[in-house]
Amino acid sequence: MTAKREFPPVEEQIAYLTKGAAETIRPEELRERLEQSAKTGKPLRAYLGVDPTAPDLHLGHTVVLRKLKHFQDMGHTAIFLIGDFSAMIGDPTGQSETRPPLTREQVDANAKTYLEQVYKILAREKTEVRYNSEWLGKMTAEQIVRLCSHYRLARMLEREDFHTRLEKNLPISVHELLYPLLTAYDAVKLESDVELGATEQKFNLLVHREIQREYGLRAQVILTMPILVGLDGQRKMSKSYGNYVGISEPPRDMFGKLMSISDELMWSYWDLLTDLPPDGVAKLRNEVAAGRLHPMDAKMRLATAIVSTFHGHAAGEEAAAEFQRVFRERQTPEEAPEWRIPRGEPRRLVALLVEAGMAPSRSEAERLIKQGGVELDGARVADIRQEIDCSHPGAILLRAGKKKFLRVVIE
RNA sequence: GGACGGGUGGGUGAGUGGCUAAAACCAGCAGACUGUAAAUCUGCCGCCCCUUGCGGGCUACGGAGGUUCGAAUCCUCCCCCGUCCA
Repeated sequence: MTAKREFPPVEEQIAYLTKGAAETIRPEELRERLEQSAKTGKPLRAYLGVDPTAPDLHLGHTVVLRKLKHFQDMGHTAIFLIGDFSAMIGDPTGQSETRPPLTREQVDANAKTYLEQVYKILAREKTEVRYNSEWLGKMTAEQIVRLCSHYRLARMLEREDFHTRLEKNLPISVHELLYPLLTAYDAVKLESDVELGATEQKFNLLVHREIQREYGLRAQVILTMPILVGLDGQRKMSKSYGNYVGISEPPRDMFGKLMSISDELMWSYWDLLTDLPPDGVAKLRNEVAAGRLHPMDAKMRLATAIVSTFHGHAAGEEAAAEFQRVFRERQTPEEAPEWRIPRGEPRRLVALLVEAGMAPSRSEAERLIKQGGVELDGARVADIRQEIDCSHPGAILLRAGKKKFLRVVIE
């Protein structure tokens, strides 16, 4: 680290920074800013604002985080803005209905766990973390009114989610209109050069630009990233759709989930969730298309790469090997979560499945057995009254469905 | 404030007194086929119990009461959403 900041050539930066991006608004402004920073040695201020609405991040959130990291990689300042205030309003984007505002307590708790997870991608020591309650929480009614005066209702209602809600006679609460304006104030306070966001945030991001101008600032550059499609290959990755991979999930689960995506979807995951450059992805794709590489092997590499990001290289390799053993060679898993039960009377399998969390209810557990989805030490269970002999110490490998294994240990 | 329309299972959405745990579709789950892919096919898909049977019980159609042998369906009050008018 020399005293005066040196940046890679502008062209190289642009290629890297816009890799995988959906849209740059506007490209020439980005170039200007980069050229200027190269001249002055002053890094750009790039920020990403995230509302801590849920305690856990999933892969979908990492797409845009990774982009922020790219700015970091290029020597610019990465600002991670925690929308602890705006989370209490709730972003109306993509919402078909008003969300109940989060409480201060929920937001604080979420914000805390967020950061730890974020640092799996961003370099902790180089990241500037801010909270928007810092300024939004101190705004006076007068300031809010003034802010609102800079935007027109008709413009606000142009956005698709409001528009469709109006058409469908669904409710829109007034406070939802405030969301883009208040977050625009973040951009004003941060005096940012670049703001990142998902494509679905485009409306909000554009409002941010306009408001910056209203406050006499130069409008920031906007870089939008595509929405990551969830495991189902249909809808965006989201916890509420259950089609997500959490970044804190164990390597094995993560790997298994990633292997279950469709071949087609794999390519966008390569683009958005790995650091492999575009030409590298194109090469892989050609190999598969030419039949020189089995799609499944390409997917194995993908899963290994992603697991490695969050759990380290060794864990990635290990998860791959385990997958190979259990599903391709149909061997028993090396290790499965354990469930200990005391010695004693025989236990009903149905009850055990529920207690161990392998099935949500007894009815569900019975169904699972009836449909042939349960195995004990590799033997399919046919009788829903199946009991487990608990008179001697020992261990049984229980399998429920394709993916769930449990080592039942009788003590 | 007034007039009108609407609130059904995870979602969309039928159903206007019994045959309705509630059509259909989607999602989900399991099995078959595979590469734990997609597509396809089959079955399941509120909860609980057992003597496992086309068995029994409980809960469910915004909420609370009521009418009826019987209500998601009729009545009353309340809550919520929207439209139009002011």
